[in-house]
Amino acid sequence: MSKVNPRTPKGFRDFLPADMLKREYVMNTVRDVFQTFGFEPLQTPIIELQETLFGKYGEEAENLIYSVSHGRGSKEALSMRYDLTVPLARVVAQYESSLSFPFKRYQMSPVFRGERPQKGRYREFYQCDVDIVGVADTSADAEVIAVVVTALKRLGFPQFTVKINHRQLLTAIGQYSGVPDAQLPDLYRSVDKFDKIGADGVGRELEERGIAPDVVRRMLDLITQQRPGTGNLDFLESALGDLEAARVSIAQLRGLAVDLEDAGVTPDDYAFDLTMVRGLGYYTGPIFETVITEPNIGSISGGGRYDDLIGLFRRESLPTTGVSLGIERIIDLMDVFALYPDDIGGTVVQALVTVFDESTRRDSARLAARLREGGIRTELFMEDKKLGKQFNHADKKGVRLVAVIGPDEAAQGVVKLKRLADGHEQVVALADAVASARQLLDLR
RNA sequence: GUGGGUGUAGCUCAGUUGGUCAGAGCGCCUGGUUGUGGCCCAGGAGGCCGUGGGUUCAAGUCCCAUCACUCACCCCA
Repeated sequence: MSKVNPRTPKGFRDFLPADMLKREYVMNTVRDVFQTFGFEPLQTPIIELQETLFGKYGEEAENLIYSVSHGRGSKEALSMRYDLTVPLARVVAQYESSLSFPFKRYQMSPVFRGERPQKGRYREFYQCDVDIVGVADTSADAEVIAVVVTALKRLGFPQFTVKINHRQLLTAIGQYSGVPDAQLPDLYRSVDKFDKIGADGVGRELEERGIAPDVVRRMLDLITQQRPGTGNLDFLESALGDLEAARVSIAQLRGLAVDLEDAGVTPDDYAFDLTMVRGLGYYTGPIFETVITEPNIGSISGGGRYDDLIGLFRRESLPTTGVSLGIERIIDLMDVFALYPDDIGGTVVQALVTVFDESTRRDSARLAARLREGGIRTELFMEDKKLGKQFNHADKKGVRLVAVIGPDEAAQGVVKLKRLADGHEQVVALADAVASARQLLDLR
């Protein structure tokens, strides 16, 4: 039997303990914020019926959905989930009688896309979604935006902006400018690259796609306004207020601004940006995206209102809005901005209890039990090695406190505690071991 | 799907016009230190030079193919 080269499939990753501690810190912080806003946890299977997923994302995205099979074949065509939104729609339709509406849920789970991986993009990655099902009013949109803003602030992000736009407003602008309906998707796709290629680039690309130059210029004039507050809305209202779609969507965004203020989201945190477009086709109303501009790293959250999606699983749809945190990118940026607290080391272990020799092994084991009882995460050394090796093990792993019980200590009923950071040592009675250890570790 | 880049020790990499080119740093192991980590010193283990073919007296080095990894584009988180 030849040895197998150890590796993961392309685009799939392992997370070693030091990474997991960071990821769990971020996820726990975010989860706590979600619950603070009253969102409930939901878990759905990694595998869905193919029919559940197909026809929801568009033909191109469908090619990226993983199919699943097993040795005996399968009567059912199965796929791995592509996002968490479509499974949510399925759950809502399937369990509506046992859910309370408005239904507010969060889910943090891996999703799978068979794309070619590159920096910050993987085939398995976590999505972190909050959605509100059953509320058509913009107060729901404001709440999911407030969740994002709160989570990012709690994680310590110094500066970010939630860009807000409206799907129908964008359509109205396109139609007003004279873009043929059939080319509206092209319009979205090009405008979406505004940050990257600028107004000139967008204009050039649209003209290459066959849209008349004067149409392009009129459209760009409308979307490139950069007025603070609701200034962009005022401008658009006077420019195309007689269009029904424009009037309605502008009114909604004005309502959203008021709701945001009530939710504690200040105008510093967001901006109405007519150049922001979301890729997915199912959005129907306000759309949002959070960007960090200092290093121009792209978006770290995105979402919007998708009032029709649940209708694909149910006679009548339900108004729904939600947002997804780009947790993988956020985790990368935590390192860039050095936002992790100091006490996230490379290990969960706070104290290592050494074993001097066979004669003291039981004393060490009992000390370890005592420390654990006292709420200290404790490792009992497992091998027969010299003390120096045991200290080395603690140091390399990042354990901050080492306990020694040799024959002398055992005879006197004491333990020697050493803090590795500064080499400080103290000998305490076994009965005081927990209190002293906690003190040396700065635990309360 | 398109276009670049890179494959040499566990890791990061050096290796000149083809000819002592099998190397460095870090890590690992042993000892200096038989009751104490980091720092220092001495020693040691570890490599089919991605794989297959070709050119040559001679290939880590040149050529072809192939696989893997990686970056960017398309698209997206």
